[in-house]
Amino acid sequence: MDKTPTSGIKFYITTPIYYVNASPHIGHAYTTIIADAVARFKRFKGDEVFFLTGTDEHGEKIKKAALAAGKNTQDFVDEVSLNFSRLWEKIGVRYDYFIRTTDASHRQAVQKAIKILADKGDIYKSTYHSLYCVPCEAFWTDTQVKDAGNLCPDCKRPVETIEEENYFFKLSQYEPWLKQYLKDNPGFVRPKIRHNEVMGFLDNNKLQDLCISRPKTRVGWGIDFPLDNNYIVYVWFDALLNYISALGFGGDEKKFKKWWPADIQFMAKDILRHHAIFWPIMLKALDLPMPKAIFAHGWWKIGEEKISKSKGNIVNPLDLIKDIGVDGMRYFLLREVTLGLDGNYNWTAVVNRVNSDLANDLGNLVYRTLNMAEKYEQGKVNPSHTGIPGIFKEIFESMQTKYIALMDDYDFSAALESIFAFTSVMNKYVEDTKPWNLAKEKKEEEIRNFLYALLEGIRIIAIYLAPVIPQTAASIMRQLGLPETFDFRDAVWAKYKSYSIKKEAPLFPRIET
RNA sequence: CGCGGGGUGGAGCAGCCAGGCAGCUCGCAAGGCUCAUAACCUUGAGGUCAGCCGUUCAAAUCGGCUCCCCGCAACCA
Repeated sequence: MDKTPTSGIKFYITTPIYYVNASPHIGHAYTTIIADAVARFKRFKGDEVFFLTGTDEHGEKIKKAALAAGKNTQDFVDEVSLNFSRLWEKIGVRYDYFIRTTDASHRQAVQKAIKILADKGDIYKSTYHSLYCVPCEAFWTDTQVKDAGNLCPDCKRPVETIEEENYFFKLSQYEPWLKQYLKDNPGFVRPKIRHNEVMGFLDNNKLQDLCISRPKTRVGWGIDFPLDNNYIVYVWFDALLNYISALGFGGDEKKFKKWWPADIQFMAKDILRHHAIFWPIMLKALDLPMPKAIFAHGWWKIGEEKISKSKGNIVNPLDLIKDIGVDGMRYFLLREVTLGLDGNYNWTAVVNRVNSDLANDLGNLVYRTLNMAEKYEQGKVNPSHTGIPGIFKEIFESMQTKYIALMDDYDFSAALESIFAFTSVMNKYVEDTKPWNLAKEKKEEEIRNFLYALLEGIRIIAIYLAPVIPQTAASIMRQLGLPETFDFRDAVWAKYKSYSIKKEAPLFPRIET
């Protein structure tokens, strides 16, 4: 499927690494599918793409989750990490590298980064005071505890103040730089509302230095802190560095230089601050260039509520694909909501979207066209005229220009809408042309030209749909009797002058409820 | 005045940054067609764009105030 790159452009794209204390849900799938669709889109343009995803495997919570599962910690993280990578295989996610924070190369990169910062004088030791819930092994802020009635917000038991020696990273020192950088680069944090949010936060708060160590006596699962054997590295500090350790930072400098900085880093809005504040400052302190952009997308709410393990309103992607298929899920997630905003997930919306767009508009168009090609022309379509029909012209051209621009801007929903506007015109073309009458009148040539125009239109939308629904695109190509290998250079009218089709079952059966 | 998001036909949303015919999907009503997955095509009904005030030739869009809903409030990932 891979072609020789033609654009000469390199594109590095990341998802966050997912925390392995539980199995993946629809939110994880969402972020990863977004990144996969962008990666595929860029590959079809001819860019050389490096798409990174992976798992975040350190911290006391992981150790506890392993204990609860009655497993050795390493076995447990191996298992859960596999749940993620297997899910990605299953839903058509084609990443280039899967990083695990328990990898030796990652550990070395993190330790190297800390040494660099320490040598610069950006790390110091100090005493850390905080409210701590012993049963939960969790820290809480004053406000959190106060809002919970002076109890642990989680378990509602009394908290105690603890005091311990720790290592701190001089985050505060870089605050003026970060403010200026964000001001000068308003497109760095996307979408714009998130940029505004970060700016507002920085205007209203003073950054405190970040505590980046944890004593081994309390947290026993993490990367050894290179400056002091009694500590491990705080898990967020460890985790963020995956974006560069995966490229060989601190090891394979050639590979690292080739790919860094990232072109786009996706994440959900709940981890915006880590990526918009900690991460740029860490890079700045390491003298590394900033990613070109970070993009915080919204949440899927189930009904009106946030997805939450304690509420038990988790949607398992594996269950969903059983009902609507891999491409049904990918399409729904990317089409239903404008990227960046929150979405409401409910079964009615899923069925509606899949039935009306994929089964009725697209699937039925393909099926009826192939059926007519078989019925009227025995599957062989040799037209006398390969020009684009007048009724197609305007919408076809508008689709081509809009689609590329919208996809480049990560507006999947509008990009898909522009494709479906064309399928709608093709359905109308069938009604207008009335091939069943032409058949009765034995106007063979007109039928062939009519069928050719539809097949050519279908071929081109399959190419454009491929980043989002790759299996469907491949199936369409197969049914058109064409190779399943293609890129955007093939999306020109009349590339093929005739068709010999191989009809299969409808692409998307209607979901009956 | 802690910060941010949202309130647009029955449902879910886009449009707002860069003011200029209120748009999309579903649903509903009527009609058409028969190649097709009860699909597809056409037409129609349905909105004081949360409210008030202001700027403007012109406001869903800009500014101010009010009400309601939802998140966040950083060493818990």
